[in-house]
Amino acid sequence: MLTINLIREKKDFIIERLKVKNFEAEEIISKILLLDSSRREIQTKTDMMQGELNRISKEIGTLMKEGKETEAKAAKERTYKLKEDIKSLSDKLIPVENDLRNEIIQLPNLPHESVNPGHGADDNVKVREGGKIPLIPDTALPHWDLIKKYDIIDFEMGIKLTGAGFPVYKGKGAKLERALISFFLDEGEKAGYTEVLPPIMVNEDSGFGTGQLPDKEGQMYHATLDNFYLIPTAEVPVTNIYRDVILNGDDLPVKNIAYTPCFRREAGSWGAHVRGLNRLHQFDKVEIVRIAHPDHSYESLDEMVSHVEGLVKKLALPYRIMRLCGGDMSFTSSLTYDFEVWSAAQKRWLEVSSVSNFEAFQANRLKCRFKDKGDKQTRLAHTLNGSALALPRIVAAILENNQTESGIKVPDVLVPYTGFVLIN
RNA sequence: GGAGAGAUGGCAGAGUGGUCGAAUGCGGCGGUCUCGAAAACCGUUGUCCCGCAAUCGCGGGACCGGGGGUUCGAAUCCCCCUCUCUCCGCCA
Repeated sequence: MLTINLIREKKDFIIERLKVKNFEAEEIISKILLLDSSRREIQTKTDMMQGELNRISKEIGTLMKEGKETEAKAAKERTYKLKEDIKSLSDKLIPVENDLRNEIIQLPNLPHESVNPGHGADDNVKVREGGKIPLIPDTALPHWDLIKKYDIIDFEMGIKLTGAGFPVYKGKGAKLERALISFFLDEGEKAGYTEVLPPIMVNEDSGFGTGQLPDKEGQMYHATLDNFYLIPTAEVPVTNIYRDVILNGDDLPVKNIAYTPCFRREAGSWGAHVRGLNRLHQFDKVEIVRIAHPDHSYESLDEMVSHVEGLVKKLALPYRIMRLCGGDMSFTSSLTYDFEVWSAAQKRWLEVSSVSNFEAFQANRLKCRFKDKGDKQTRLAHTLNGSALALPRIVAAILENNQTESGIKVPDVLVPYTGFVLIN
């Protein structure tokens, strides 16, 4: 949510910037400014009347104490009309405030100045690439065949238990999954992130705080009886830890890492390239989250990108880093880098991480603020997060890229965690 | 699930209709003292909105779990909701 101050002060700038995200803001902004000025007008008037009423009430109190009942009664008479006026005016305030808020939350976050305009994945900019694309024979199998061959992930079993997109990991497959989670968490801890293990269901307030609600509720599983949502990412519970919190400027950046299962309904997004592990309703992910000082949040973003890059390097996966164009970026993001790894049998790049700076956009919804030492004023913090990493596509790439005649070679860094070197 | 108790500032904890945004203690911040520190003493100490100054600031309004109500006036009285604790039941 953009702040009303920014909208008041930089209307034209916002309209221009949002064009990068292919968003026409002019109409909404003029509505907002209209509602805002009427809100302030009503506010000022009611405040003045309320002040007057408060004064009279105090007066009545004093008069009563002094036993001047007639005068007290006269003063009471004066309050009746005033009370009525305050009531009718403040009744007008509520719908104006609601309308204002409903308009403001429709505005997406402003893209960072480095973001290119564009409409889709083709307009994303390659920032860096690394690793070597493995040469595998034409007889190499895609991961959905490999998992059957070695009996390590069972989609049919998942269908029996739940439905499509809820695979069962078995034997060395389960072990590999657990190894990756532990590896990612340990790497995060080494980099100074504090681990948290949050609830995987959240309430409505949390869904609103990070921007999933009200618009994207169709993407989350909803436990209607208790009105809880299954999290689509650990970003939601972990960032919401800092909802309604005023942090000490010295404590920034706050760095958390969390493993959680993630749940996505993926309504309407099933198509050609989503076989096997490419898209699931439930999957495992390790997420890094930061609350940063606004003056240093892009340094934080760079550090997070380096961290994720370190992970794919250690796993010896060929990767590339993309800076998303305006049209491909999320509603809430200012700047996003996507990590993609090469999946040798599918001959495709698979997105495995998305690292974003949301600047103050989420923080404004969350009321996540901080105060610098000596300052009287609180300021909105910046929030950031990134996958480090999402498991299924990493598993897909490892399986496909590392397949050999004798089995699938486990990346060296994972062997201490798996206890085996070969899936066969 | 049943019965009862409760929710107050960073924390602990007073306050049951009128200068209460809220006593007191702890903590935090600033100072005195000290070579320095501790102790002691003094001072200070929330958030949001509106208006004016447009930097320090000044004035007004709101906030004592959340929402409604009674009243000239509510932390205090009434209603609803949420959450917490204790006991019983159940249970990993």
